Amino acid sequence: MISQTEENYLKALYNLTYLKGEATVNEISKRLDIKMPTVNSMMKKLSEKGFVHYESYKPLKLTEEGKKEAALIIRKHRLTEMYLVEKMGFAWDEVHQIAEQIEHIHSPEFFTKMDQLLGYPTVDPHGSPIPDHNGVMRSENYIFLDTCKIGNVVTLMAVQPSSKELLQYLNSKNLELGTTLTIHAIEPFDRSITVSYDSRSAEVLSSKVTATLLVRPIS
Amino acid sequence: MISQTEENYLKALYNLTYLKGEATVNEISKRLDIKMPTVNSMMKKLSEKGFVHYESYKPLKLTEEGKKEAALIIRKHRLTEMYLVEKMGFAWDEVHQIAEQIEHIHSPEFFTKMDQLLGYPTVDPHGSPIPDHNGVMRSENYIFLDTCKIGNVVTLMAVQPSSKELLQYLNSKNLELGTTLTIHAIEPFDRSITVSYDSRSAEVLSSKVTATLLVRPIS
DNA sequence: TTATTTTGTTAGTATAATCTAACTTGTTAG
DNA sequence: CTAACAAGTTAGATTATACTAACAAAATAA
Ligand SMILES: [Mn+2]
Ligand SMILES: [Mn+2]
Ligand SMILES: [Mn+2]
Ligand SMILES: [Mn+2]
Repeated sequence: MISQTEENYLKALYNLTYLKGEATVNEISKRLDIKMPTVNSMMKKLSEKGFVHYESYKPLKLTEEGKKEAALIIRKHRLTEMYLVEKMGFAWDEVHQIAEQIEHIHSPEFFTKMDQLLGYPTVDPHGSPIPDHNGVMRSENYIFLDTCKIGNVVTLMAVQPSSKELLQYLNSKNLELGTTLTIHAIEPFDRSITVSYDSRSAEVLSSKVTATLLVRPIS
Repeated sequence: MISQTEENYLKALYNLTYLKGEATVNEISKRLDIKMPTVNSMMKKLSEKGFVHYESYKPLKLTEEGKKEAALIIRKHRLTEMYLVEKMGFAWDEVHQIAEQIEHIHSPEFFTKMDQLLGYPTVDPHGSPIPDHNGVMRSENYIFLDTCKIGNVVTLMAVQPSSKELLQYLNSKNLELGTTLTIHAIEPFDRSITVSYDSRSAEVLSSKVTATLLVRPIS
């Protein structure tokens, strides 16, 4: 049996290692706001259980089993977020904390039912992919908005990371997934960009924002 | 803050005290399958927190605060069961274990939304009343089927207690809430009764079953 | 009413998950 | 290349929740 606490560590490690393939005790410590010695002993325990490759003073990695386990928790998290938005009428900035709890519910039937009712969605309300029931996560080749050039026309596909504050900021700008943006200017000093979309002709987005927006270039 | 574990003790105590007003360490121990010394120390802790009246060797009672706290957990449990049946398509015998977990989710918005979507229901799928948001539970004056007389015509209003096995037995007999039953015979030897309902003319129900069925006499 | 059984309590132990303090190892800035 | 700093580890303490063994009180039977 795997505890709620252990599940949260696995998920943190999965997310931290998603790009680089490894993570450190210190990073998990900061992510979960738990002191390093606690993280250290938990990593040893998860290593005992076969979910983590642990060697003293070396970076941490998930085993294949650990990856699958973590992906299945993330699956439950993202299915829940999608269900809350699509079926219960929550806004995309209201669902993360609830999903953070419901992801730990032990009931395959419950999540299977959600999946069915949603019509087997592949992304969550923030555009992140939902792993399949084997823990396999499809990766799309979207690019961050801050890597685009003047004149590019792009569609907003995902927000990552999607903090509540960022999502509320996007709400205030009427920027949602699927919106098509045209890039008119890039300020060299602070890398802020000027875009147009819908009926908005000249919105300025800071690099703090553009570094979180994943887009797909059109043509 | 009140832990998931503490919530389960409060709920057990509430249900055990519902009729008699008090319960014993031994009863809680059996109900939760937790040894008596553990229950004993938890009762002292809950007493410290103001939820339980504890005195050595005396029966246990909930304080007013404890009653309200417990009723609000039961509210979450029953709202969840109703939601699972009405909005997600689960059967009445599939929802208890899931609700047992979801009742511990901390999110007023989540349960408020459920309540809204359900249209503010007053009973759960097994006919038990759903406490209001102040923890007040309306009590209906239904009677158990095993107290009825020959010739009585009654409507099935609730099943209590509603074990999975019992619910499945009722499914197999096509007996559901709202069904109207006519009592034709009562066997003095084992108190089993013969009833008719819908197109079934002579179904025999044992006293084990009739002792769990709450009915409202017609006329 | 005494003896037996059941119930309740105390004491001591165990495991999970957290912390702080102190020490070790690794990394980085002069 | 060393000195300082950052990161990782070990040791020991703490809290929550459980257990068993032993004892005390209450209820029940003889
Ligand atoms: Mn989320
Ligand atoms: Mn979580
Ligand atoms: Mn239930
Ligand atoms: Mn529960």
